[in-house]
Amino acid sequence: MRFHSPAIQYFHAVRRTGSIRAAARVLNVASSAVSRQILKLEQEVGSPLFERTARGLTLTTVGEMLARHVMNVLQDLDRFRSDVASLSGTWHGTVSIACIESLTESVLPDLIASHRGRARRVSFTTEVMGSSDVLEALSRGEADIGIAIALRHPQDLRQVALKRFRLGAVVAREHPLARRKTVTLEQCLAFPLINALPELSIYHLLQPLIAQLPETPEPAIQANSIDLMRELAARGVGVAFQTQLGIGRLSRDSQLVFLPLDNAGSPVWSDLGIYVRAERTLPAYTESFLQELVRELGERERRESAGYPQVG
Amino acid sequence: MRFHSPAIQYFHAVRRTGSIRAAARVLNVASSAVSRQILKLEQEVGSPLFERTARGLTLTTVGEMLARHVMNVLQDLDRFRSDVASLSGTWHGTVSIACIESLTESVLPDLIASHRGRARRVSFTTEVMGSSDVLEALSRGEADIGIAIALRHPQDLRQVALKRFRLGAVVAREHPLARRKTVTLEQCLAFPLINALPELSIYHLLQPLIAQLPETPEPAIQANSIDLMRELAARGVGVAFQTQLGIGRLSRDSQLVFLPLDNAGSPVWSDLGIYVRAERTLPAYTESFLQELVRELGERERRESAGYPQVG
DNA sequence: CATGTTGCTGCCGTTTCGGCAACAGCTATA
DNA sequence: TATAGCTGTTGCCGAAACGGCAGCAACATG
Repeated sequence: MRFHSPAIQYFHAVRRTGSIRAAARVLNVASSAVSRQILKLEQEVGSPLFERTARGLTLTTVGEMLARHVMNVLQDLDRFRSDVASLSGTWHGTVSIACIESLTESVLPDLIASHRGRARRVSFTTEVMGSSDVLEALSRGEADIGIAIALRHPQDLRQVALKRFRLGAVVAREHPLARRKTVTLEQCLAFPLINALPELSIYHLLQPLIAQLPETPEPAIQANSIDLMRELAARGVGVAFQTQLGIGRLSRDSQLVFLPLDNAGSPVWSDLGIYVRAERTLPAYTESFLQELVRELGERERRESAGYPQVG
Repeated sequence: MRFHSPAIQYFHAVRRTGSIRAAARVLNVASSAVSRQILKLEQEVGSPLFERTARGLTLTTVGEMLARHVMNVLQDLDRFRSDVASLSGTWHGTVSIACIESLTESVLPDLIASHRGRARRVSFTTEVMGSSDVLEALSRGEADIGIAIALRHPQDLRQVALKRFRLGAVVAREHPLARRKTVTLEQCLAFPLINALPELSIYHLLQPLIAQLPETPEPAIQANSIDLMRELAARGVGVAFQTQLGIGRLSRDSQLVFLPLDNAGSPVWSDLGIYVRAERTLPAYTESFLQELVRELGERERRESAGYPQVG
């Protein structure tokens, strides 16, 4: 099913690999063939699509416009294929997810496992990265669904849903703070802090609160891994900060306690956004998973707010 | 700038014309070439795209799916072209509008004239039809922007805006009713009625009110032309019914008087919807006109509600 | 300076495309 | 019932496009 001109596909491969020869390797054709198709394209558009540097090709402004068009075409072709396939009963394809780390502990594995229980022909590709990288991967067409801290997102993305979760302190069961219902940042200062590095969004959520303190606390540990911070907290090393999403299993085993942060009487929110390319209709199997994802996160948001009623 | 495989374009032409030979005439190629491309497409998809009848081709279910994809591709190609063109300063293209008759008297001519005053390289194609035909034309990709009475619209269309206008009686300046501020349907019954035929949406707006009357009035004149009904009213033949949108000029000349209908204390609304294909990003010049259209209709809605405060 | 990389370009065989003419199937008209 | 007109399809053949191979110059890296 390849009814689009080779130029389209070659262009797409060159854009992704950043080099004609690399694209040729991926496409299993001679590099000369790729080169010629690109030159032909540029002649038809009437303007160069790439800037040639010594070690590869970079998109020009016009090239980026064409890239957008080509991405729309190829993604819609995917959807068409899935539509035809679902007509004959077969539901198969790959859902590609880009998300931040906090989803990997419980939300995503639960969802994927249950989804694959029902639709075994649907496979998954998930890649963990920072929030801004999630948006970029989505824009570049490298993922179908993105989950990230809700930043201001570019126009070519659509925010499917926005769920808020309370940021809280995470401590071991035996920790002195563990018996509280909520906790303030000041109360945490009496203990060693396990802080996020600036590359994690948690850092930017806590930073304004820390700046308000009379003196800047010195963290015992700084890390860029939610996983690591959680495990450190479980071992009683100190107080870590994250949302309840990231500590599902250890919380069930009662090794960890989650204490919602109370900032001068009001909660500290971490907004989680679910994103999708705006100029796109998703294949049926992707749309189906997306719906479940939104529902599940909504469910967790609801459960959390029921368990910890708002302070302010 | 034709970097899509000929099969795509041939398929599109065949779908529109409903015949291979007719498509070949439009495309200026031999019919055999078109036939072969269609056969090749069907082989690649693995399923027939058309049903062959004695006098042409009709889309199958799979064919309709492909038609949707092809439409998305070609419309997005248009947008890409306009993006490239606008980069080099030139703004040109054609905005295709499908709308109901009530817009032709004042809204559309005013807007198009003013828009062309600023952007002379943008041309327009407007076609007047019934509300449901507007939606169909849009779905088939035969128009960019659709304006129709707001029915329940299919999923492949997006309602950009919804503006409500009061339905009212239209009478000549010398008419006995002309000095009133509002009017009820019963008050109109004393005079000859100029009614819309069922093919006009006004008919369906008035029908429920007429059904509530103790006895069904017999209209003096029935017509399917807003224009004709308005001109008849201007000549004092009777009472016509429409929104204020359709009587702009004659109202300015004070030949016609618009009396909002008062149905048991509440207004009778005519909802006007502005529609666009959902799976589509409009070219810049089209989007620009669309914005002006929405703004203008919003302005008229505002002016009207200021001039005739709600009754109920 | 040598080596490896980049994109580009003749040359040439293969594939695809498109035009012409003829064919079979159906419909409407005389 | 015969005929004329329409439909889509197919064999044949020339033209255009595509792709592979080998070699080129330009640049980066060691």
